[in-house]
Amino acid sequence: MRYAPEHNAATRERILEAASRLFREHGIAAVGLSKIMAAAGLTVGTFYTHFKSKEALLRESLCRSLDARHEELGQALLGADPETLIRAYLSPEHRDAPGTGCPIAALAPEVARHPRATRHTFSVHNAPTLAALATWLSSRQGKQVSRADAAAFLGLLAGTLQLARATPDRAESDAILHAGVQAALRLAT
Amino acid sequence: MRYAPEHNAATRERILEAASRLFREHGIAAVGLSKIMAAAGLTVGTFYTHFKSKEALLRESLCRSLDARHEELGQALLGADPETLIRAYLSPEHRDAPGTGCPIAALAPEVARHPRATRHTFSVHNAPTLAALATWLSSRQGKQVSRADAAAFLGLLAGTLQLARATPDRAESDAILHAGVQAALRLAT
DNA sequence: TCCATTGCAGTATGGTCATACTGCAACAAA
DNA sequence: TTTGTTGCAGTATGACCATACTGCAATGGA
Repeated sequence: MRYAPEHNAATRERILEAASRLFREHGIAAVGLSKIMAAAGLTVGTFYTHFKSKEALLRESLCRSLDARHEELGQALLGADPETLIRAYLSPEHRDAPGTGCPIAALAPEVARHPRATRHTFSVHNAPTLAALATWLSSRQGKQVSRADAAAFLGLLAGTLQLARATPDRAESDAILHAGVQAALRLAT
Repeated sequence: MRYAPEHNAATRERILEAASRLFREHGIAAVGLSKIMAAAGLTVGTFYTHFKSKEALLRESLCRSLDARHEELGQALLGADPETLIRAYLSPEHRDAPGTGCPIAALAPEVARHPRATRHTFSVHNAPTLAALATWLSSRQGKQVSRADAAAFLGLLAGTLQLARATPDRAESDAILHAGVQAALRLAT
């Protein structure tokens, strides 16, 4: 090995960083490898020394963004008021920053159309979030809450955020976010 | 006018039919005009005698599928048990047939990235569904329910369906659908 | 029957796509 | 300082993209 191992790893990291942002911003099919590599400060030619294919990049990119969001969520659930989490998820800031936001709200329908291996990666790396959410809901409701119930709760958050993003009128979009918060709080108790 | 007006309209209809199905099945960016025209039994060359652009086709296609779904929903809400509607929406059949299913669950995040005019069309043609849903929720809850509240309810349905579609394990996916039904019923009362 | 109209096919264009291959140059070990 | 490894750039490929233009042939009114 002639290059320091960090060089390779750092470049890989840059590509993943750019990809996970661009995928969430513009969609998976709408972003080409050239745009991703350019955003990482490289050219297309270099791509295949780091990843096997675009699909492999997508899988690793999903791991990254799902794990990162789980990290944030874990801290918010253990720390202060978890209601803050709901309000942060359904906030205008999150709505207006899909590139750094929830990968489910940005990519779920598109991931659903990808090969089984990709969906499996998605499912596995979303499971910890569902588990943490289920634990939190259980303690709040005083009864056992399954991972599937947590998925429905997450579905409410993601679906409402999507509708708010698709609504062009800002006031109406804000109202949808607010209504989503109320619905989530009702569902959580 | 030399051709019967039905000829033109019928061809247009065939294109719209094919487009609204293919968009929902594979996503907007993933489907090209050639595939749509081939599915309509025509060639690409004919496209621009019927539509100004792919974006215009998308807008009309959204009108079609949103209006069609509103029609179905209206009948279900007025007719028998509206709970049937929730169960039908979150059913394995709907999950496995995105091409003829809810356009929101299939396309919401992608529509959110399209030009304002497209989002406006989406919003306008989704409004009747929200209004009908709000009326139904109001009568069920005995208090005034806003259109934004209805949007949150629809967000729960769509988001949960998306998660079920993205989950590769069938048993887990079925469980998510079932949990979604429970959550929707709780939210509706 | 003839003709003006027009839906449609065929084809062209310039661009971008994912993927692949070929050298160069930067680098760490010797 | 030499050397062999390897990350990276440049470029090629064939396919597909949205859009546009050019004729032909089917058509219904005259």
